[in-house]
Amino acid sequence: MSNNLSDNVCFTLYSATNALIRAFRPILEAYDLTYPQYIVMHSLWYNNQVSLKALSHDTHLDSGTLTPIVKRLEAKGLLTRQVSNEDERKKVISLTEQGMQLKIDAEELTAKLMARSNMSMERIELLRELTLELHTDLTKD
Amino acid sequence: MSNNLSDNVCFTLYSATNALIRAFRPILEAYDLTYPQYIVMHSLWYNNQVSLKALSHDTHLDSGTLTPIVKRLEAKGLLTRQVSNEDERKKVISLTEQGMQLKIDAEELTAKLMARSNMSMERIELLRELTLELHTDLTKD
DNA sequence: GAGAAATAATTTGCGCGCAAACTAAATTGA
DNA sequence: TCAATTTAGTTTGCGCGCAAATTATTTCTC
Repeated sequence: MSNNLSDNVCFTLYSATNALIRAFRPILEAYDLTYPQYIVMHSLWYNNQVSLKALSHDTHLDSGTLTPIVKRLEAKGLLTRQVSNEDERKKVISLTEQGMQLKIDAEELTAKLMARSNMSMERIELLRELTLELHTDLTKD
Repeated sequence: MSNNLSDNVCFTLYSATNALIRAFRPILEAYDLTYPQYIVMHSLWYNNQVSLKALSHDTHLDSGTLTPIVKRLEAKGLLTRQVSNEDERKKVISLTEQGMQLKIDAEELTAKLMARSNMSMERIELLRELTLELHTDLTKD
C-alpha cells in the first residue's frame, strides 16, 4: 500500500516527462521550436509530404492538437500546407528548404540532452523499451 | 543513428505519459478530478495542512500551475485556503471532510489503471525506478 | 529601525492535449 | 443516382505547465 507519490509509477512517469520537456525547452529555444513542434519536424525529416492524418499517426498527436502546431510551423516558414489533388479533404504537408536545413543542426539534440542525465546507455534503452511497451498496451484497443 | 521517432526515448516517454493521462481521464471523471488535481489530493491525503510551497515541492508542480488547480479544488469544496497566522505570505491548504472522504474511494485507482497494461509487476517497478532516476538527474542542479 | 534583499503566492501570456462540435469532401448502398 | 454514412481537417472550450512579471510580507543588514 503506497502512501508516497514517488511510490506511484504514474506520478514518476508524469514528473519525469515534465522535467524532460522543461530541460529540452532552453535547448530547443535556439531553434525557435517547442518540443511538440520538434516532434513534427522530426517526423517530416524522415517522412516528407504526408497528410495531417499520417502525421497524426506517426507523432501520436491528435489532429486537433496538430492543426495549430502545423500552422505555427508554416508561419515560421518551415513547411507548407497544400490541398491534395487526389482528395480535396486532405492537406499535403511539405518541408520548405529552410525546414529541411534545420535537420542537420538538430541531429544530435536528443543525445546531447540525455547526456545530462547520469543514466547509462543500457538503462536509457531499457526506459525506452518500457515506455514503448506501456504506450502500446494503453492504445491497443 | 536513429531515424524513427520510436527509437527516441524522449518521444516514447512523452507518448506513454500522454497515453496514461488519457487512459486515466475517464476513470478520474467519475470523481470530477483531472490527473493534476488527483496528484494534489493524493499529496494532501498523506500530508494535510501545508503551504502552497510545500505542496509544490511534494507534487513537483510549479506554484503558477498549482494556484489555479488548488482554487478549482476549493471551488469543488474539497479543500480550504487560509492565510497563515505565523507568516501572512503563506496560505494553509486544508482538506475538508468531503476532501478526506474521497481518499477511501480513490484508494485503488492507480492499481486499477496499471492493470490495464499487460506489464508485469516487475517491469512496472523497473519503469518506476528508471523514471524516478531520470527525474532526479534532470532536476539535481 | 529603515532600506534592501529574499520569499510566498498570484497573475499574465502562450502553447499544448484533447474531447466534442462542426464543415466539407468522398464513399456507400439502396 | 442521390441520400446516408464515413472520412479529413478545423474550431471551440477548458485545464494544464511554466516562464516572467507583479504584489505583499518577512528577513536581512547596515
